[in-house]
Amino acid sequence: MSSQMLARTPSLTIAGLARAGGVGVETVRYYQRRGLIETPRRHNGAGRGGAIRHYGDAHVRRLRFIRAAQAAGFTLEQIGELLALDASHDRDRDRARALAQEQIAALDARIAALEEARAALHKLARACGEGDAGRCPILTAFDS
Amino acid sequence: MSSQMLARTPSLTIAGLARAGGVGVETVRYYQRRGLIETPRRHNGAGRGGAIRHYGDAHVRRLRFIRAAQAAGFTLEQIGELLALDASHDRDRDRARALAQEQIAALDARIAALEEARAALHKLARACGEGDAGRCPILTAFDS
DNA sequence: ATGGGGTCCGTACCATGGTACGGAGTCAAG
DNA sequence: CTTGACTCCGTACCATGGTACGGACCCCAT
Repeated sequence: MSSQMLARTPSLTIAGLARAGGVGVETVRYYQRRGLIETPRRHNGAGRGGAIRHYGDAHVRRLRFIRAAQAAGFTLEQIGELLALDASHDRDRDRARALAQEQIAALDARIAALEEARAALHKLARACGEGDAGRCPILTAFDS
Repeated sequence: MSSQMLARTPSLTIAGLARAGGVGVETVRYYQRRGLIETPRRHNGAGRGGAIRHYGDAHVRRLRFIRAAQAAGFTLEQIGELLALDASHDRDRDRARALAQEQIAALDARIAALEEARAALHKLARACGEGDAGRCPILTAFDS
């Protein structure tokens, strides 16, 4: 056997997992409560009962996915569904595809709204920064 | 006097204001509680005490501003500051400008993040929708 | 073997942005 | 002058996504 096969998964403690995911320990626990991250069983490997739970690469990947999906605008509930889909090789690809496309449409709408707002703010900043006479009209800044 | 001068402000009831702003009555009240919309004094115009409050164009404009600013990513607290700035002709234009530019930067970051996410989702949707062999790898969808 | 830091777990609390409820008052139409 | 819709106001509740606390336990170094 090569050392590669023996190289077991890093075995992080919860703080390590949290660090790897860029979140706090309490957030990891929260995700566990929500069922987004599995709570690993204590490894009673050799008779001795280890009371502390250990986490590996799979957990890190999962945690990072959660954060990225959140940034993409998914709610934790939707993320739960995505994770379930990923797990089930039931081949519910259609559902996955539908979710993705739904979210793309939502993102497009949000992006458009934000860009509109950005333009309005830009106009406002110019008005308020420049002349001494311009009225810097905050209330009407978003009037198209 | 022209009829234009007599044309008084519409005088909406709270439900009308809410409708004009596309929100619910309870939301208007909530904004009042937060100090974002003024609670008009009852118009005891001619001795008779009107117990019901009336709202005009100014309130509608304010309400619409709040919604638009929210869409631009401002929190209600920030919106409160914007409204205060607008009210004070103390000429705190610099502050207004700074807030706007801060928010523009925040928006740029958010827009960039959302576009990145959008691209990832697009890739995912294609992978999950097409071939029969492609793995439709949800968990790694956001791995750059 | 003892101390200190980390873990475990339940439960409580927080911020944001609302939404709902209930009782009393008001107002216009019939 | 009653009825029914709306208003007023206080207070309570909700969903989301965490964050904090406290007591018990564990584990490793000194």
